[in-house]
Amino acid sequence: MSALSGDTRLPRYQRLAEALRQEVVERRWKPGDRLPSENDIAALYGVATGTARQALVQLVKEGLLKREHGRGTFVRRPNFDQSLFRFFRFWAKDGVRSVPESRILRRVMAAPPGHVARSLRIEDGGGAINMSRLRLIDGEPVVAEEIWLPLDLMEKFLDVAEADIGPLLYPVYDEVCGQTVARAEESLTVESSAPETARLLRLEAGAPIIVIDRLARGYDDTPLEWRRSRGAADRFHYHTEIR
Amino acid sequence: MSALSGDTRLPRYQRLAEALRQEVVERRWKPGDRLPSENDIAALYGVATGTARQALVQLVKEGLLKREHGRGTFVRRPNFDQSLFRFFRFWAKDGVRSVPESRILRRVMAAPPGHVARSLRIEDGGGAINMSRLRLIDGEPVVAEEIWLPLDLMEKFLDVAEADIGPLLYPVYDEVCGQTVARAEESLTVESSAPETARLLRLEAGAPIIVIDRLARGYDDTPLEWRRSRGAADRFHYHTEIR
DNA sequence: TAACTATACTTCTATATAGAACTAAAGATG
DNA sequence: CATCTTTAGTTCTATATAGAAGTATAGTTA
Repeated sequence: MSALSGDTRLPRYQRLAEALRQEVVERRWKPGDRLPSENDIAALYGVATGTARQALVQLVKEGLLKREHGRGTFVRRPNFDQSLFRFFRFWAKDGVRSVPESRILRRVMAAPPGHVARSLRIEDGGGAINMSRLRLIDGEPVVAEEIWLPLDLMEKFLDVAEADIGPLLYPVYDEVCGQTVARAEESLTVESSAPETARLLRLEAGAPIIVIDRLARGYDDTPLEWRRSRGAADRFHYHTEIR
Repeated sequence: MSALSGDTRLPRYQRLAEALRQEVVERRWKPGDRLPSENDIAALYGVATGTARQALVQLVKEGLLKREHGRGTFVRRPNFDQSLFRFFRFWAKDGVRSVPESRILRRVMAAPPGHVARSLRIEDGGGAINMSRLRLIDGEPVVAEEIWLPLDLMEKFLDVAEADIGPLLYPVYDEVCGQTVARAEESLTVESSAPETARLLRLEAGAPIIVIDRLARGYDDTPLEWRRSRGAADRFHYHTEIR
């Protein structure tokens, strides 16, 4: 019977939603876990079943939870590390969209440039981890990535053996550092490739490239990763529905 | 007491939602109109108020309706003609994002090319309206558009005086042709500008440009407009949130 | 063993009811 | 006339209850 706190005069189902959100943020409920049933939650927090239901439905809409008829309610396992590739018409020769391989070129501690420090909310003098990756499909380089992580939250990432880092980084952040990437903002522009990038991607210098800046955040909006990806513009393709 | 039809064994609230959707599709309820209250709808269709509510909420989620506390439920007035410009960092010199002016260069009946005919579901030998527009901000050309409309649905558009066509086309389609654009799919790529496009946009020939193909559809998915827009890539900027 | 059955869980659908919160307009008051 | 009050409409919140429908497992039967 944990009474609902946050006692502003918000509707009860919203305060309940906030309480449940906190359970996930503070990792008492982890991705993949099953929550108590809606009846149990209602009893636990002292509200009617319908009210508990309304809170749960809202959190599903936010993408935090997932419900399955007859099975239960689960903490959603975020999964959009590879979603970068929705911007590109890259797929393997057999036509299947697979996760591309990746080759880590550099992984060091470093002082972040100003705009990265601001995005990641790193204090003056605070450290960061800097990484450079090349992603390949069928051995062909398609995207070059520059990645920055806040040192205080992600320090343990430096201890992971390179062999243990697969093409997907977010599961590693989750397991090693206890930080779950829940959402991200992305920003796309077109530029001319600098000589170094052109060499990495095997393009002519000055060829147009798509630059994607991404800021990944945790459940409570803490910035967890800043990433800049570059790929050949002639392979760029984005499809969306608007209403 | 219009009984719910579509008698598959779908849940009642979904069949009700479908019935209400039809009211909008068949223009008995027009954009801006207020619907009967949730109690009245429940009585009309012979369901409980909560069930009517559930149907209405779903249609709000789909973007078809809009509800206002204490005022009523309304058919949403779609409004994304200018949304093209979310892809570009174009705004007037005063910093305000305004709707750009537009200059119609051509408006004629013509036979559509194959891929357009397929997109618009135009039968062999079926006609189309072809239009070419240039859009400007502060007198500067920023986007060139090539537009195709299916003749059978949009014939009356040819009769509209050019002076009566503002920068926004969709309200004209709605008022003159009785066709409401409810949603659209867009597809973005990067290309090198052809000489003619470069001249229109005052770029060097071969400069990279963003090409946006859009297919606009009505409430019942009927294709209403095919549009290809071209703008300078160095002004391109797209921002999105993913989860 | 293999296939069916019963059972105990879960979420989902549907109903009914009561009052709060908000909006708009008609009516009363100064 | 201007301002406040009442009133009738709307959606929104919250509760309670009953049963349908889906899932997983333990138990039974052939």
